[in-house]
Amino acid sequence: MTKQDIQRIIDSSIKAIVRNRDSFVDFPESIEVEVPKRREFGDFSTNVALVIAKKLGRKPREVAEVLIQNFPKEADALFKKIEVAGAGFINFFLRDEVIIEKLKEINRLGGEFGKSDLGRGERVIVEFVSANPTGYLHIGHARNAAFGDSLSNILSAVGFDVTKEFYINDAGRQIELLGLSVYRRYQELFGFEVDMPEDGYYGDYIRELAEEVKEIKGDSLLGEEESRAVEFCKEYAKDRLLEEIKKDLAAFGVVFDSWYSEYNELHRPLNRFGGKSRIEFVMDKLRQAGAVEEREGALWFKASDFGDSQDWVIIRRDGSPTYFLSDIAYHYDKVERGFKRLINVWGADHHSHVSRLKASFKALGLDDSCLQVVLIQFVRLMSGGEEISMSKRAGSYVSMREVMEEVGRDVMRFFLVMRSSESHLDFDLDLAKKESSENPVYYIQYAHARIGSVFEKARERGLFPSDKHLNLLTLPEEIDIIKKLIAFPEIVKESALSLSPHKLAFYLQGLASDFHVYYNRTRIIVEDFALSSARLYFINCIKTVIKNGLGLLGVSAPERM
RNA sequence: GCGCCCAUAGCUCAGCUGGACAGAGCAACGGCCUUCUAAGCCGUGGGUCGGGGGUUCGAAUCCCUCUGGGCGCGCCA
Repeated sequence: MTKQDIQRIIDSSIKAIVRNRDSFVDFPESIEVEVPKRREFGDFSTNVALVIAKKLGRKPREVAEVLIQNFPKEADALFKKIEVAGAGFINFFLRDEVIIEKLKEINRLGGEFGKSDLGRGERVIVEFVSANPTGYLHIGHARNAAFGDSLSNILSAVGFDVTKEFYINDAGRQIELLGLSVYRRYQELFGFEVDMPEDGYYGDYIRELAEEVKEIKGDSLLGEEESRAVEFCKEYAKDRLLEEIKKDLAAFGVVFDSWYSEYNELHRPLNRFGGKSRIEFVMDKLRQAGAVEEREGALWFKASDFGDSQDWVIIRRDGSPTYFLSDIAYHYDKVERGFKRLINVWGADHHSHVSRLKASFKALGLDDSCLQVVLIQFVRLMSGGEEISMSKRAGSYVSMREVMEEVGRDVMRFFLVMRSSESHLDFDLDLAKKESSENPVYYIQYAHARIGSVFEKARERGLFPSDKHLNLLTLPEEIDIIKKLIAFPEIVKESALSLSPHKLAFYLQGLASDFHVYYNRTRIIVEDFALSSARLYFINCIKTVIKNGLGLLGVSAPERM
């Protein structure tokens, strides 16, 4: 019996009643049923009476009374009480037996509990991280990774067919600058005085890469034509950095289904386009659509014709395509590959790219509503109440790897998804390092481990969980917690639909808290054999939900701490 | 100047597809370990939901405006 089931019953009953008496009333398509915040308002609540009272010309409370009096008899099996409250809300109170019965379902489903078929197998591509292979990942990338991966898990759990993809910007100016920066440092190693490129990369890792190039090539690059030498440095540095990026992500528990190379997929000539590259192919389509225009020697996409605030250059005066054109081609390809929903996880600094990319969808005759962009706000690393400042270009930043080594993967992943993506996030290093209740991750994991430990004790005494005497679970806390457990699939769905993993994080904190309170107040293992078995069965369900929930966030659920 | 995001308890943040006295964690203060892990629990104090208008039976939630922050407005990505 999920919220939907309840909703259906309430919905159809109320509609039947209203249709009988006032068939002329223009009735809302669906009755809103919600779970009230406050316990005394019941397990479910609806505001129908308030909504239709005006149309009927009667007072909301009167309408509510009539509805209740005419509620079908079969509802008796489900509800112990249905009442009018407040301005005219109708509150429904479930029977305890109905609630307790649900434990069996949780137990039966185990690791599957929480899953649903909401997505009906629809193909979704979640593109995230997509960091340029021009440096190491930092805490911002880590937030993007934690978010994208958790969201992907959640979408899979609710029945979407999810592909996780990393788009590699391995073409273009930034990569060129990377190659040049490494080459200059390489020259430096041989005692040459060099000018670093103005927009180049200055981190220590550039020097390290130059050292590696020296080990491989000796001084032979010095004799080469510069463009060839830079080309070598570029390829080498890019591949090495990508390797490091993959290593960091793997250590973070993030595994991509697909690594999409801008160069290979978009810039290289492909047979299926008659020897044209995908970029050229899409370029032609834009031209055919009359969406481009030559101005000042460059080629512009007329985004302002398609809802954006301005036009954008897609082919520079020197004939090279901009990043934006690659992006158009890339997203066109996503649609061509058959994805029905495109979710992009971007840094908030890219927000202006949303409207121009949507404009390109329109120009290409695609439905832009399939594209959802989540903008992730910035992370501030805090230590001792001070912000640790970072600059990627200058190379002065704390890497994702360093933070992970310091606080561990579980803490880092949880911290990075426990806030709404649109909120700036202060990552408190001091708190993250604490192994105590102040740290929400340990708090939740501890609840799980505690249950594991109770089971160990129970086994020693020959006690095992059983569903034979669940009717002995009569404490109000027990009923309340079971209700919360039942709501878990609903929470997962909400997190999926609103693209908000943090909702799951909050839910788990609440559940862990409820358990700790219960644990402190109630002994699981008691003299009464039957009661013990019922309570063991009950807390095992809590354990299942915590484990499933943490799993979706990429956080482990240890048996022992 | 234009566009987007944000503003809720001392701090960090939920709540914002409108609903029934505004929540959590941390910090502060006072308690609880011979009994299943005290990485825990109990209690206390703490808020003009940035200001002002509007829509509504009802606004932290929607609209307008002002103020204060962040980001963007490249032939960089």
